Amino acid sequence: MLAAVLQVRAGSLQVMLWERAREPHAHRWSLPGGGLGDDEDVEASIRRQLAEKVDVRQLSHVEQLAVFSNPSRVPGPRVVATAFLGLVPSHIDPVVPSDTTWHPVDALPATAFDHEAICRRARNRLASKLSYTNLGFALAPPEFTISALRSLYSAALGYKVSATNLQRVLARRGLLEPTGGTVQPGPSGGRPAALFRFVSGEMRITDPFAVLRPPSARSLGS
Amino acid sequence: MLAAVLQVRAGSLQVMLWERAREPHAHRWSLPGGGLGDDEDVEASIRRQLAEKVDVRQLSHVEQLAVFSNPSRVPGPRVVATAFLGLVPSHIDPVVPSDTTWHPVDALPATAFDHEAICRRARNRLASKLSYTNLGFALAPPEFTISALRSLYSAALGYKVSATNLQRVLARRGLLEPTGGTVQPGPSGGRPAALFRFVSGEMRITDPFAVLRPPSARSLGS
DNA sequence: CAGGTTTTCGCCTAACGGTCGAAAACGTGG
DNA sequence: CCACGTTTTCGACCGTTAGGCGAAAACCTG
Repeated sequence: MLAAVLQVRAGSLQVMLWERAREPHAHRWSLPGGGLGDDEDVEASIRRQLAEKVDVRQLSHVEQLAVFSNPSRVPGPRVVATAFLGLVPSHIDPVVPSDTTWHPVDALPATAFDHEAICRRARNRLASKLSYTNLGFALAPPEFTISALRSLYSAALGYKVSATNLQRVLARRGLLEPTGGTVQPGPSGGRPAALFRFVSGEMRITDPFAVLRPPSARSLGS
Repeated sequence: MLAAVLQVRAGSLQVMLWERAREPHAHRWSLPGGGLGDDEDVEASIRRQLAEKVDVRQLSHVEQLAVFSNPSRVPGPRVVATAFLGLVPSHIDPVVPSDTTWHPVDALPATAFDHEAICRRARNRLASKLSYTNLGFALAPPEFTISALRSLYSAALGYKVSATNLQRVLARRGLLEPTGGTVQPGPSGGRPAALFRFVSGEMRITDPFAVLRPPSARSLGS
């Protein structure tokens, strides 16, 4: 029962880690987690574990990642870990304990056990799902400009995306909705940016894919 | 530790189930599986469990599916199950024990516990991955005609796919390779079909997707 | 009001999938 | 041996989508 909680902070994708005070692996950084209770399923359990670190109501998305079960992944008796991916929208800054801070997933400190591999897996899963689902809503604030969304996607994916194309792709899938509002331009001027929101907070796969689609499932656009 | 082993048999996607002899859920059909040993990881374990039912060397693909952990998923003390998806190519007919037979995933008999949900999940995972990976190699024999491949995909996906389109999509991705051989036409005549193979037996994601692709990652075709 | 900045929008192009139909290559029956 | 049916193969066309570019819009400052 482990979770890699990711958030885009200061322009980079970061993961929440806490510093171990005791052996084994003292002073190394590890993912939050804990044991499974008798009357809860794994998702309820990981939410309970995470509650010790953050306000779980701030988690915009939680999903299973994979089971890590190498017998030597931790010293001593074997521990099977069910790893989760958690996401926090970029507009909130959760209050975390003093032993816990955020670290860029592409520049991790010395991590405990196999937690670096789990972080990598979480990052890869997020990057994949950003491309073929509307998971972006879990990284973004309720309202945002296209530029801000572009920054989020770029940070999470690790490469620049075009604002023009991002807007069109999301809009064509019916995921984006203008709120009507705009934001004031910065001190250097520029046209005021329009505000958008994701149409529904619910996780949705964007119509599997163009590939080998069932014959009649076409033109489902609004 | 459970596995839904799927194979296309007689034109439909089927799953390997064994009939429980004892309570609980006697005479209901369940997925093969068993407990995790102390010195093995979950994948080694599921392969060991499956070895009691089939020759594991006939498994062309094994991957983690999800963890099922509802406290009431089985009567008595709670059991956390790590579910796997296994695939067997269509050209082999594994020898299975007398209590074990294949059942179409779309017409399952009375199943034990939550195994029906696990079968559904396995079917969905397979259908998804057929569209954006080369997982087809795990369902197909070493050599095959386009018609045969079309039948496999249609059975696994649950709808007809076009032979022309299937061939072009796979070829454009560099996954398909002609062997040079042909098969004799049937008693009703027809042009002899050319034989193909998948270029590499290794699992490969077909170049994420058109969506939000990194700028320079284009035109990677052979 | 000129010049710089940022966003927005339309246009063009390339690539891909869906579909259709013609052509190829075989068998059978007259 | 030739007409016909059958099955596979291949090319062509079309609509959709993503990538890229640049002009226009809308704001700022000096």
